[in-house]
Amino acid sequence: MSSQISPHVRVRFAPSPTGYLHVGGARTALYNYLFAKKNNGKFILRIEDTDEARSTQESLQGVVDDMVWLGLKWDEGVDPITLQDVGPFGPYRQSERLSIYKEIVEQLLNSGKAYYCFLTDQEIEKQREESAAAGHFAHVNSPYQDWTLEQAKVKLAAGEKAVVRFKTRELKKDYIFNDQVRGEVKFPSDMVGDFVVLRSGGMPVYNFCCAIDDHLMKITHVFRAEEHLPNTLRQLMIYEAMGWQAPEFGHMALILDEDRQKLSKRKGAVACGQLKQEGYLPSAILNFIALLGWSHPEEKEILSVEEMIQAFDISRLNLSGAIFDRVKFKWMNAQHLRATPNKELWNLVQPFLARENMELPQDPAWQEMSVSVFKTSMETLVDAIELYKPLNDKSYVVLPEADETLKWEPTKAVLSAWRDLVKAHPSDYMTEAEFLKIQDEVKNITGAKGKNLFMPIRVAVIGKPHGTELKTLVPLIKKSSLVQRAEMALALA
RNA sequence: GUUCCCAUCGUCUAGGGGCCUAGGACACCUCCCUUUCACGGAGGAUACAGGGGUUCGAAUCCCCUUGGGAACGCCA
Repeated sequence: MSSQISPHVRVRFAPSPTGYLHVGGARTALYNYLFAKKNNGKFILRIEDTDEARSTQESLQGVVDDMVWLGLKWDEGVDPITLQDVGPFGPYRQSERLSIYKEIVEQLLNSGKAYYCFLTDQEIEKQREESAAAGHFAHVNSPYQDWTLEQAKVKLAAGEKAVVRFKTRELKKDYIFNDQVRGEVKFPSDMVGDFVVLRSGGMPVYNFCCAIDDHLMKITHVFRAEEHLPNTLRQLMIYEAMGWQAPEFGHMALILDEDRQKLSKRKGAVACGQLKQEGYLPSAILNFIALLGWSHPEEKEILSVEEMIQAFDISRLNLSGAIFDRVKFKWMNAQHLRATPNKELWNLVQPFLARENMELPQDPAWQEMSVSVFKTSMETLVDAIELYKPLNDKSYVVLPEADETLKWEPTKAVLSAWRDLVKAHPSDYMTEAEFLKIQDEVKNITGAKGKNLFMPIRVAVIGKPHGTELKTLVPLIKKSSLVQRAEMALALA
């Protein structure tokens, strides 16, 4: 459904700081980001914190940190460190834009397009029950819609609490708009009732702020999740009431959980921060979520952000929801892991190893060699922990799975020959070639070959008969440690 | 209940009337590589929800049915 892209594209991601950033939000941010970059436009981060009860500073910081970690840099919005406004259309936090909203509410009130409503929760509840009893759904029907502003002000002056509702009665028509991803979408005006625009506590409501801000911040395209599709009607009504031109809207299919339901924070949606802890790379997350609802024109699957920007096109967005499949996600992370240069990969792995208090050599050459050895065995950074454990002197133990190998007839001889030859080795570490030579000598001395040769040695190195190739592993372990391990294994054989 | 959205392998998807006895990827199975495990390579099995149209021709266009989802808040 591509149409003319306006020359100065401005898009925004507008999270509410009421929790963590989950993959659904991250994907919305990503698509907006890609669209902005692709079209040389601006990407704005606006904070929708009009829910005073649930919005917190910690959540805001968390969301901002996750965005930074993912590499989704914004051009305008809050500063990632100070959270102060950056950009010419601030404030970017809705809680700081109250005076702007109030002024618009006044305009609506004065022009009779909105009214004060004094209905109590109980009265609204009663209306609901009655319509439910009648077997149908009905919107709030406020008797105050016909009051004059003067009448309402008298009641207000008497200290009564009121919300401001947007008047929809006179808007009897279908609202049609051309959704950038779905094509023409039509909503009957009576799909909504007189919706609240300003809460009794003085805080305006999402659908109102959103429309105002998108207009004032000169947003050209609003790409958001499909759950917002019905909200578009209200926003369209506000644009109309204000005589403003609405931006282009585009509603993207949802990311679903295994039950095919919308991912929800309540049910433990996949949080970006959580994925970070689990050892996923930002590039893999971005790559994977991008492909949940969008595809590369050549069906390429492993993509860098740069490649995504190049290829991004909203006409390739998918219309139906996609399940977040952790298995494929893990595979994709492994692909990104393997594509990461050794030095960089070590830097990524290191914090995970540090958490386990492992004592590993500080030598950069050793570090790079070690990641290159384990690279193909890792799917997530967390996997490095188990992989590196055998390299850590303190954690060598002969595992139960080695029992059978230890019982084999040639094992004892192999272990003892191995120990002696390693002991006789002149330097702290041995090279791959030196290891191969020693292994050969063990073979000659004992006559053991095949698994009778390899498995006992592997047990003497990592405590189990299966695992990483010995010739790449042994050069990573200090001679003294190898000897000590061989002794330990020998004691059990 | 009402309104709206959606519908290709188990999952992510390609597909824009003939190139489709439907292609790729993950997972699964077999084999190869490898004196282990992984990596890698080669094969295999598995899908157009159903029914009506339109058309010489339909996975593709239209309608209905069914199924799934979302929304209907002083949440966003």
